[in-house]
Amino acid sequence: MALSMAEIASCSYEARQAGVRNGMFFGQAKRLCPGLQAVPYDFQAYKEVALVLYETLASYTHEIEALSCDEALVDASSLLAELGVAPDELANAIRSDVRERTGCSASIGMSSNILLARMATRKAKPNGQCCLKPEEVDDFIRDQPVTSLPGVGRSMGCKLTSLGVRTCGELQQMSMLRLQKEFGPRTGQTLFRFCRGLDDRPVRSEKERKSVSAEMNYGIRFTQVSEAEAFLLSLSQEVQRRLHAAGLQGRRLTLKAMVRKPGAPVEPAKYGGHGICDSLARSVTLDQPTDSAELIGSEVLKLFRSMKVSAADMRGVGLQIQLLGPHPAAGPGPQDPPRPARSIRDLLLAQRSAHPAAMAPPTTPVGIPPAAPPPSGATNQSRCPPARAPPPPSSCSALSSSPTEPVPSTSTGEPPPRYNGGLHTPARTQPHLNCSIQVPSPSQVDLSVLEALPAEIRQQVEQSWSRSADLPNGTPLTPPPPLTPPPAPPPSPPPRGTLILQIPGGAEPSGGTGIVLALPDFSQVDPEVFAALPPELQEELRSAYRRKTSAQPQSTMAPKNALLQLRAPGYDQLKRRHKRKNLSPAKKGPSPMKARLPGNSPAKSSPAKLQPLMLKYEDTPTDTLKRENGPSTSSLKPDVPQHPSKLAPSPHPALAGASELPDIRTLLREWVTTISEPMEEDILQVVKYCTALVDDRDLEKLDLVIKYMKRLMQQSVESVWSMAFDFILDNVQVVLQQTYGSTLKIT
DNA sequence: ATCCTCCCCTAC
DNA sequence: TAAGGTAGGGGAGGAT
Repeated sequence: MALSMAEIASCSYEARQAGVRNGMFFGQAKRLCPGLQAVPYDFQAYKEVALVLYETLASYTHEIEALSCDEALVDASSLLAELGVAPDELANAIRSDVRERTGCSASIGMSSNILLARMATRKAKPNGQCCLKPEEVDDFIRDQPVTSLPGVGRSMGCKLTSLGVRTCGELQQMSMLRLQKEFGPRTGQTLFRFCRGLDDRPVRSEKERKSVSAEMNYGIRFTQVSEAEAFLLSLSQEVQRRLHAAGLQGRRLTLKAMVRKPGAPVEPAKYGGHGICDSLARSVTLDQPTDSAELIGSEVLKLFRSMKVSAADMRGVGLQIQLLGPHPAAGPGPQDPPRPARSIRDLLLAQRSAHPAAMAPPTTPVGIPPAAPPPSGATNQSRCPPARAPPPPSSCSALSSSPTEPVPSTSTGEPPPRYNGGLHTPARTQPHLNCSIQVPSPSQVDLSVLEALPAEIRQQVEQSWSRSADLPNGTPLTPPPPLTPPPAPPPSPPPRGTLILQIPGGAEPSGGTGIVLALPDFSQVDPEVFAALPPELQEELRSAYRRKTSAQPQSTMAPKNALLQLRAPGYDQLKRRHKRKNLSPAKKGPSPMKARLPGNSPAKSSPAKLQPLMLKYEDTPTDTLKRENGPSTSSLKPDVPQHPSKLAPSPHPALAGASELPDIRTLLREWVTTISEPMEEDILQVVKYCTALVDDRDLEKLDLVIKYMKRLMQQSVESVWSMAFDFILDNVQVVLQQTYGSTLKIT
């Protein structure tokens, strides 16, 4: 009888085998899979995993584009070149890293471009990796359903079907002209290219958000206009809050409303749902950018009145602000440096605690529908009718571009003949490798969303959570059959590539049984959470990258980092030894660093003991005075900076002559991999270098260097390297603490 | 010829 | 077979 209409946000692979699908109603799914179990949400856990996932990725490179809380794109081109490893080796390393740090498995798809990398991810799931090579593309893509192409959803899928096209191979048979005529110039061209595996979109680590909005299309029932208006005003406040949080202002305001379609039942089948609606929108462009709830509110009311919709028939409303710009006060001025965006880190730290009375959200108890007897009508928007009208015989609509263009064959790693009609042309000369990573959690992001919901709805949501289920796993795409992991040819030339990494199922060890996750009845919360992530993530990444200043004070006190506690012994030992200057006999050969470092003062010929500094602090002209001992004589002490360079324009810190990250990494790699036991002298040089980075305020680089070292050293068979790392980190943290009052969080 | 609105579609 | 919510991209058609 009344089957649960809770939706399944994400289900386990076991449940999928039974025919359960994401988005399915729980009641229906339960019939397919009697053992189906619902798992409650754990947003906090999702957040944590997402943060760790991104931190892990960021320890490799910053060429990351966050797609969502559990999925990211990585342009691994330079990273691979730098590391000199094969794509699969990198993927393996990242996956095990993620697994170790989050307990979640991740899948990675790699190929020459974003499109292919993402398609490869599907093959990689669950818990696998797949590198799609240029020569495999043609055969691979030919049989892919067109719906596997990004941008081809229900509507386009229907239309293509009506055109007799089901697979990419079939789509390849259509001419550019025809496609553009059917779908528009831009979309037509994209389809033309995608079905051949062509894609030249770059991985964009810094994307600016273009709009801020808030809407509610569930539980909206007004009996009077005043209620509707009051709701719009509270929505305005919510938008203001979001604008503030992001440090933005906008000039364009759009009001969107979902209104019950004339013939549709007053109460849809789904309790509180919006049912079949027409959607309307109205917008205005203001003279000045704003983030004021009052101003927004008054404009919204004008728009609302101009729409002339019956309050009683409203089923959903949304407010969107566009044409964004930074909040003036947040300018470069010294006064108010509030950074524009809220970072994930902030979110994570703040957790729910930080959100005091976020807003009086749509306060007005927007009439939550009383227990309404569900009529029957299925609710649905006017969506794609079964089959689109067959395409009108082609007459030509004048579409600009693309006269004739040789139909390129499918993609190879290289930019195939580029279609000219195309607009952009990124022109990439180098091979690329993109990665995409996904974590299982449904969302993690922002619980604050919950707080923004009307109390009543929130309550119901929470209630339903406790009784329904939800999931750990992730997301959106449902993977095709778990294929076998492609062989990983080691030394293959790093092809252009895109890597997609995804962490599937259960973040929790719960593993076992086929578990499914179902969404609670009032699932609206989840989506928001989901959606909230991308931008936030990006903001987080951006800020995290730039100013790693972050170190949170608390982290210092509460080392959640097990490592900190475990390392004590070795660390002290090393330290002690160090003090005595009595290092164990380094049975080391010439240190790589030294060897390749010219600048090194030959002085250090001292054989046994102090090795020449492999790492030298490089001074720039300006501050030569400051460090009189130039190339140094190995000064033992970490040389804690006098105060953070106040004045002197600091030079670029260098380690044994190297200052660029790739060089630093190479240097460190050689050091750790070619020597069995580090020399004190060298360790100190590294500390010195890191200290210099602190002075130079280049915390981003410091973070990367530290994380790189961590991987290198803790991975070494020789435990002394691990101790060396602890020693270095400890010293750096001290300096950071002194300089910034907080430490770097190394996970 | 653009630009701007008002949608629609998709993704996550 | 439906529905959550946020955001970006594109298209059709009118306005400039």
